[in-house]
Amino acid sequence: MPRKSTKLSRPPAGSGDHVSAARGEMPASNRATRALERRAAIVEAAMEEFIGRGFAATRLDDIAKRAGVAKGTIYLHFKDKESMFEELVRIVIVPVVARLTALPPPTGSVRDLIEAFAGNFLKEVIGTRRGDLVRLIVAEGPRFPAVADFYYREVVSRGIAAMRGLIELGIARGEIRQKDLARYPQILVAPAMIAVIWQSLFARHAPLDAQDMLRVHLDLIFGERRTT
Amino acid sequence: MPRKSTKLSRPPAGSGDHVSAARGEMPASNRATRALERRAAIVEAAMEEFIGRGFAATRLDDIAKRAGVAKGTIYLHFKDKESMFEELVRIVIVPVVARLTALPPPTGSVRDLIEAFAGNFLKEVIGTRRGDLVRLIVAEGPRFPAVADFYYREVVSRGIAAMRGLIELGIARGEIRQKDLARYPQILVAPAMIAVIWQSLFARHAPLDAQDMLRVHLDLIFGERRTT
DNA sequence: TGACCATGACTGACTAGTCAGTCATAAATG
DNA sequence: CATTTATGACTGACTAGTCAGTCATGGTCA
Repeated sequence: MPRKSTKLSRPPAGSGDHVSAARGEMPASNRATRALERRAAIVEAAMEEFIGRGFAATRLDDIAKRAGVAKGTIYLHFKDKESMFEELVRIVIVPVVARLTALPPPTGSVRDLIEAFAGNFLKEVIGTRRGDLVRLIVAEGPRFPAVADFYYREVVSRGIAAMRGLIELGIARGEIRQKDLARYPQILVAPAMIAVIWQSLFARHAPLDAQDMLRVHLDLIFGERRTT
Repeated sequence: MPRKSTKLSRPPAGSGDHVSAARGEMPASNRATRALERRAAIVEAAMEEFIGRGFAATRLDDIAKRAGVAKGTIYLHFKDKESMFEELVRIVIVPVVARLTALPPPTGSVRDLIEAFAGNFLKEVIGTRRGDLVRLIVAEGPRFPAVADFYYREVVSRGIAAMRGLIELGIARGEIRQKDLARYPQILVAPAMIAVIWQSLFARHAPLDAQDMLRVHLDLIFGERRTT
């Protein structure tokens, strides 16, 4: 069979990756700025469409329309649909990782650290467009090894490592009993991930109080807290 | 003429649906039997293709080819691509739910019960084709409200209810300390779900010993076990 | 039993439509 | 005005769904 698109080629070297700064209106500006604005608009629109319909079912015409741009313009910024998708994931994920990685200085207890982390995650990801992106990655990952690899490398493995560090610290300080937990940091983050997926799929059936759930989960790991 | 049935086309004789599909061999059989075999072959093939490429990217020609059947034959069994997908989910999910629901008689401790449950889940779902189906539902759910509804109704809400029952029993018997856990049975199943997704996405990067992880998680909830 | 149809399951070439990607042309810019 | 950037009509590849025709199957009858 002439199976042609099985390629999934590498990103074309030449594409920049900043996601513009000024997301507002203001028609007037110099060329470079306007180009950046357009690029940002395309990224925004593509994100929306890909999340809403998945990769294969998304039409570039729709992205163009939503971005207020002609279809040809998209090809001034991205090589093709596939690499647009892959870049999109990078563009959106990278800043989030950066922000979540910027841990608050390790002042309080390990529980406080993790709680701060969970708070950020709650605010930045769960129930947001970015949460939907995570679902999208889960959905399309197998068909986009490049995306799955990137996500594993940049997000998952780092996240797991960071969590393992915190768990070991917690064990060392006596805050965490279960020593085996350090072997499976996945257990620590599992409810957060489930919350992301739940909100994305079942929010309409049965909304989930993610914040409260995460608190209960931390109580499970650290022991109940006397007060709030 | 395509079959007339409204929503659910049923196999002529209402028997169970085995997924055997002896491909190509054994021409002998009566008509009805062969039809059933073909239907099963189509379901099997469709499952494989949908899991591998997602709904939108799957070609009916490929399903037909894999099933060893002409494209037109598919339309003798299913109304169209969409309802084929929706039926597929039902066909595959229902027997699994049935089997998992058939709990072993409540003999031992709550921990034993849950461990048995987890063992089943491990064997029946994690790392299997059915696990991939779960990922597929997560992927396509938002675009198939009928599928998401069905899955929530038949699998999620039941599962949550069952787990809540077990947790409350565990609390009543003093096996589980954390009373709040009953409010979020999701916490109990989260690692299992994560394991499903992990195996589906990251097995090649970092295989996960799901069984061991679940054990550690149960230790967290029930307290460490003295021996195996 | 063996010959002979009637049935309908099955086929696959075909239609009508979709959509990624192109490129000649137009607009904006400096 | 020369050059860069944007446009959207267009093309070619691809695919869901159709349907006229085929022929194995199972029933009927001498």
